[in-house]
Amino acid sequence: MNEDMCQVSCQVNVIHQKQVMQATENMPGELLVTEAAELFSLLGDNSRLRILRALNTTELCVCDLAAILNISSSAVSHQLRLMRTKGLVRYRKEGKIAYYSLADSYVQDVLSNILEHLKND
Amino acid sequence: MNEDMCQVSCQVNVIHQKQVMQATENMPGELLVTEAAELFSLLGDNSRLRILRALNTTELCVCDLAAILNISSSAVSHQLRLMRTKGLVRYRKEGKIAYYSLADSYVQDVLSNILEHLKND
DNA sequence: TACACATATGAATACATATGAAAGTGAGAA
DNA sequence: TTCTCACTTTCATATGTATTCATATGTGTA
Repeated sequence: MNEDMCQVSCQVNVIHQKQVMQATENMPGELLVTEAAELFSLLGDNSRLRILRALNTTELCVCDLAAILNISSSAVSHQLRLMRTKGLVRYRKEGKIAYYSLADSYVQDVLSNILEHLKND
Repeated sequence: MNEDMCQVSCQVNVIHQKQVMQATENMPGELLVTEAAELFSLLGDNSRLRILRALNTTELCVCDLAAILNISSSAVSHQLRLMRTKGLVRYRKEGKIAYYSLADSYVQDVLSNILEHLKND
């Protein structure tokens, strides 16, 4: 049995006091973790991922994306709005057509990296 | 009006035929995208992200993680199971204690990278 | 004007999922 | 054996969310 066992407020026994303290100290700030989780969460959806991939090489309008993903343009619009508000994509309006493009190459880099990694399994 | 407008099966008008064809061809395989989305989805949760972060430097048992995250050990166990089945963490049993550790340094690298990127905003 | 079309939006629905409570399992201690 | 503890698992629940449908907005065309 470990020497440094103790009891904390949340009623769980901490068995490895030292490691717990260290891990707690090294934990990124709450805000940072939340931001990261939100970003990953955005990427963690099939439709959004395919939208981002489609926008990799060129800007596209909503109905183009709908055709590529084979889903309704309403669904595409909803997802684009989400990604727009989170700063992943941006758009310009030309007449009635909205051209969407990637706002940030960083996300695309991460995406390419992961896809490549998954391919080599 | 664009020359290459046409109508496809899903009843949406494709305005930019050439770009749509190209994007469709360049789209990663359905399976690959799904895998990537699943991985991102796993990372897209505050608790799981903090668990992975805590495991960055050392292995930890369930109650340690519960203390660090300040949530019930049941919740921790639930999330660990998810990540176990998806190959993100693994564990060894020593008596009654289950020691969890990272299965793959790659995920941690991605995570570190993103956290660093978000920090510099 | 009136109409078609691209897109956006709001509400509703259906499905996924994070968590907690409680019971169960298995290991070690008494 | 009996008890405690670390953990797992089942079940219930609450919250979130992806999509669809219906509607609205605005632009260009006839």
